[in-house]
Amino acid sequence: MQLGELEKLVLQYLWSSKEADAKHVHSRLGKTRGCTLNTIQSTLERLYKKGLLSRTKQGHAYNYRTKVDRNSLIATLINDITADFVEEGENSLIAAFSSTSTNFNDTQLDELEKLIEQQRKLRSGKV
Amino acid sequence: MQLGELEKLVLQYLWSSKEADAKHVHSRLGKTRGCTLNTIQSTLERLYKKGLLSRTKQGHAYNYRTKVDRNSLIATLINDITADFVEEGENSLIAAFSSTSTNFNDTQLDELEKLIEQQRKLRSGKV
DNA sequence: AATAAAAACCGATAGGCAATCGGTTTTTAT
DNA sequence: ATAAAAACCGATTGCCTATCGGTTTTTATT
Repeated sequence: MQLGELEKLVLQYLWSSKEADAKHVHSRLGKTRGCTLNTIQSTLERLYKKGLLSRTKQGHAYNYRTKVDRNSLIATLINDITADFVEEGENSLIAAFSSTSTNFNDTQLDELEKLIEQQRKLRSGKV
Repeated sequence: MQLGELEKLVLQYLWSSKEADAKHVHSRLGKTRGCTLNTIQSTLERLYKKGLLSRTKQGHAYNYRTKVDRNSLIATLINDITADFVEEGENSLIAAFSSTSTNFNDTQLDELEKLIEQQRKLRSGKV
């Protein structure tokens, strides 16, 4: 999946506001960006078609909210972008981690270990 | 950075063969794909302009080789794609790890811990 | 040096997608 | 019934990959 600049902005806005209609999004993003309400509408529509937003009619306007949280989207994007490079059974996160160009600070390393612990628990619970 | 399908194939080929000219790449990829030598040349040129390949004249043909290894490229792509979503000081890998949609098997978790250990050693050595 | 072969180089086209917006239709509220 | 609001439709622009034909440059051969 490919995301444009405006689409990313809209997503970020929706993560922060939980729910909004085109008008709201426009008053927050469109005006500073200098684009019309229509442009915002198209963008919301595109994100909706991509399955990233859900919507319900509220009065006569759609109310949009995100269907995926930020971290899940990041994970999805990473998967998409690296799918062609990783082998079956390989994980691109590990591949990326292995690269020396990625550097972590102590806090982040601690955090990662905690996450690994969580994963282990999840896994043992599943079996 | 955005990579097309053929570009990815070419990169993978070059990772496996270390060095090749357009003719070689074409005989490996172009023929099965049904595209001409020219198409392969353009693709190599594009990758070169993107800084992913280096080249030297060998006789009257260019010899291309990859400038980045696979894991570094994966790391770069991940950074590019997630840059707009992660805060300053945050790391998109950790964000992706946090996502429940990412699942690892035991081997991978072990591998990750080893990598974390390595990182810690690197870091302590640096200071 | 002349020529043929090989490869680079240039330019053009097609296709896909995000961004943009004007105009038309539909919906809703007064 | 009518006006306002919003959705919907369709067109355009711009960017990028993929594709390839044709031209120029380079190299090797005679």
